[in-house]
Amino acid sequence: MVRTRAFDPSTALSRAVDLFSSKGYSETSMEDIVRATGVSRYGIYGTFGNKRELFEQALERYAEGMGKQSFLRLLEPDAALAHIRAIFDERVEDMCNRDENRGCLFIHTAMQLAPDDLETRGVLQKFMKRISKAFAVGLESARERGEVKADLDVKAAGELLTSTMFGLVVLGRTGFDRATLDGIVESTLASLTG
Amino acid sequence: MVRTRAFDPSTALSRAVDLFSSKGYSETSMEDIVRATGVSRYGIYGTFGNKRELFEQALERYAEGMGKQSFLRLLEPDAALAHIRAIFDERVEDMCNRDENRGCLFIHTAMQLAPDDLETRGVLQKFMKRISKAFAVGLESARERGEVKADLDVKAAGELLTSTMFGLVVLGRTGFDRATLDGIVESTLASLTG
DNA sequence: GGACAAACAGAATGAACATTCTGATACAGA
DNA sequence: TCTGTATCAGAATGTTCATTCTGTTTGTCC
Repeated sequence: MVRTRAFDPSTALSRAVDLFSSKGYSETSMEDIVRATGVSRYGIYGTFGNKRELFEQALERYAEGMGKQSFLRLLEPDAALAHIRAIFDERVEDMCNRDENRGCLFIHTAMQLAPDDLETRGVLQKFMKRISKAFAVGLESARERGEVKADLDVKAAGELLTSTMFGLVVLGRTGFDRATLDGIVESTLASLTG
Repeated sequence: MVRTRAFDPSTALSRAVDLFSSKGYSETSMEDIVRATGVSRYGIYGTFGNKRELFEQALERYAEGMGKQSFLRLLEPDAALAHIRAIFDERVEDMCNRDENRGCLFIHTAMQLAPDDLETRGVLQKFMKRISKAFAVGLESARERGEVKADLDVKAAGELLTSTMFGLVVLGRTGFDRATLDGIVESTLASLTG
């Protein structure tokens, strides 16, 4: 019975992810989201709750997308170093595609995190640790294949890669040119191979 | 003649720097600044202009402080690698001092930067390049002293250090423990010595 | 000591925002 | 085709914010 929903919650959430990851939580207004999704306030609030809850779902979705798009492949045993390189290259590509104005929801969230919001901090930490872990697994494959230094501490290196990846995004956002970003990727990979 | 100003603009600006660097531009209200400085709206607006202009001066001051406190020493020729380590250690220390809730005005600004605000982007890029350059100079001294790999590309490595430093702050903000952050610093330095 | 002008505290203003409300709409089921 | 109800667009509400205004205070110079 009754009227059917005129929008797809999943695609609406995707739009919200785009907005939040480009502008962060506080700079993104519900008005922005209504406009970008084409969904009425009623629909947004009814489906996602309030802004805060929508954000949490967006963060969840963002992490999921990042995993599927980039990090899952690190768990496969083949061509591990190439996969790591690909992840960094994609980030650089993203950053240089100026018209898309891509940001990073993790960095935005980390910076805007209220000191007392332990719950979101925990969620974010979980996602970042997952990234480090994926890097470490990839590095271990690469190590077994002789693609990186035999004595590489893959756990520590995974954390370093995570850190450098975020730094790369910060520099990209600041408008550093592609050559510089590519150079950082190159140095990073070089430090793994010794 | 007439009444004298009851506050010191320089210390007021310092407070503003603290607020902006911990919470970023948009999450910091003029009310916050009035409260934290103890200066009246009249004094703030009269001395610094509007919020935007105050922010620009805060960014300038932040960069200056960072240079004096951390990066100037890299231009001295002695003990270069130790200086680089000290800079990273101080960052880690800052991040782990939870009660201070220190952030990073550069990262906040990079992330919040409107895509069309080329002026602020330029300013920020200038500051970040200065950091890269300081690292490169320090690395060159270190190279001459045999503290790092003889074939190190100091320019590229300087940019990598800059990137990693920002990433370190992002992880610190997310609540990664000291051991992990120290590990990242260790790996970073290890990658320089080969 | 008195007068002036700049500095003060805080009220006033107008815009933006998150959230709720309202009256109109349109679709499933009879 | 008709009814009922969930959905819609956008108006209403109450809060927060940046900025300006106002009436008061105070330090300096004559």
